[in-house]
Amino acid sequence: MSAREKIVLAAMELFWLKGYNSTSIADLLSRTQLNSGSLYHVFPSKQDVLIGVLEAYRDGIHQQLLAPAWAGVDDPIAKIFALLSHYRMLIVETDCAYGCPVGSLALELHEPDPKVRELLAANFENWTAAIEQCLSDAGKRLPPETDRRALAQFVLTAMEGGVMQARTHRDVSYFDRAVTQLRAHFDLLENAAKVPA
Amino acid sequence: MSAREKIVLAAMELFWLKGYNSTSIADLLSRTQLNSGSLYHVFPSKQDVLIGVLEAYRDGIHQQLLAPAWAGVDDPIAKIFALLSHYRMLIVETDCAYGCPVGSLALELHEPDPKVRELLAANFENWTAAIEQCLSDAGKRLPPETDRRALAQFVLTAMEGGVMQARTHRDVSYFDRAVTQLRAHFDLLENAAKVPA
DNA sequence: GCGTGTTGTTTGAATGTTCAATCAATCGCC
DNA sequence: GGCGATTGATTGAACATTCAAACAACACGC
Repeated sequence: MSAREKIVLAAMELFWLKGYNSTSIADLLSRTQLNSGSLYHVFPSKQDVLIGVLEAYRDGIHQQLLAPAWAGVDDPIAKIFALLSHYRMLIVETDCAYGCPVGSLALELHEPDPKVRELLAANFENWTAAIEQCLSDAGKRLPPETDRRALAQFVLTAMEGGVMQARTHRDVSYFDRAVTQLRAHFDLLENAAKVPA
Repeated sequence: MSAREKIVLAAMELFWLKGYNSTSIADLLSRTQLNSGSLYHVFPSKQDVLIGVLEAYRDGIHQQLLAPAWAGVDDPIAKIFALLSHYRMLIVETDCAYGCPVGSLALELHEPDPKVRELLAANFENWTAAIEQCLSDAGKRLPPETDRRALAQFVLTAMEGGVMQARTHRDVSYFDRAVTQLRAHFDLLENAAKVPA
């Protein structure tokens, strides 16, 4: 494994655990067993490590996130809730300390470099694009006038908001209630599609 | 104005603008024109400043947030969307750099002191309690089986998720779409209440 | 009115630590 | 022998926090 890969892997974990600002270069060095010079040979600055991490998330969304979450799930709407239930698993596994790695960074970085902000946005964009594809695949099960892009973004909204509250209260039921509400919304939409006005 | 008030006021603004970790004691001192000894006389540590800020948000939610947002609005469901439109104003006023002060802190602080986490949770609790009251006041306009607590939390979810995306994309339309989706959900609920199954 | 003690507040330089980043020297491979 | 990669001690700035000293306001006895 290259030094670059080592650093990105370690940084993914540490930024997620402690946040960007609270992760020191020294943390990365001790985790990777590298020396500072090696790190700075690969990444000119700490921010470039962050960029590497965000690129890795962006490029790995299908393999690292969606594929595991969607294993054995075919139904497009079921896929949406399978993804949410994948996040639920992450929340439970971390004793409700889970934070979405992208969402947390998006709120922690208050004056992000344009490049960083673009990558945060690209990550959100990829996520919602995947959901939007599911909604397209759902075809006529949703009312024809449904704004599928807006609805996909709403799924992300519910996930991020649910994760934030579950984490703050250290109680997964806050996430569950967000999913239940979203489910109710989808049920109402599917019903409306069956019985057109 | 007491030193304590000065510090809390300055910290509210700086934590909101730059985040907790990126706000230094020196920042607070230069903003308040105090000396470090005075600050540490009032607050034993930086974290105690944070606690003071969170208490101020908790105690000021009605006067500082809800009263302005709800001026001239009586209808309980309209109040919910008036509050969201108040946030929209904040987003626009800050050129889409707005972050919910509580939500941002909730995601920035990765291993918060129990006291801090309790206060973050209390802030969310107060916010949703206010929405839940609106939902109760809406009475039979919502289906009788509606879980009003869960729905109130969902409103917070939509707000936080919408703010996060609007900020990340620097585009208020992401917030607008979240609100539109929530509105659609409420419309479906109100319709379902009119024509019971 | 006047000294004296008391209590709470303010001053700001100093402390020790942590941090991101540097760089001259060295290594190891082709 | 040349060149990219690696070493790790070092730098200087930024950081939260401390503290002895100074100050202000008031109370008390005389």
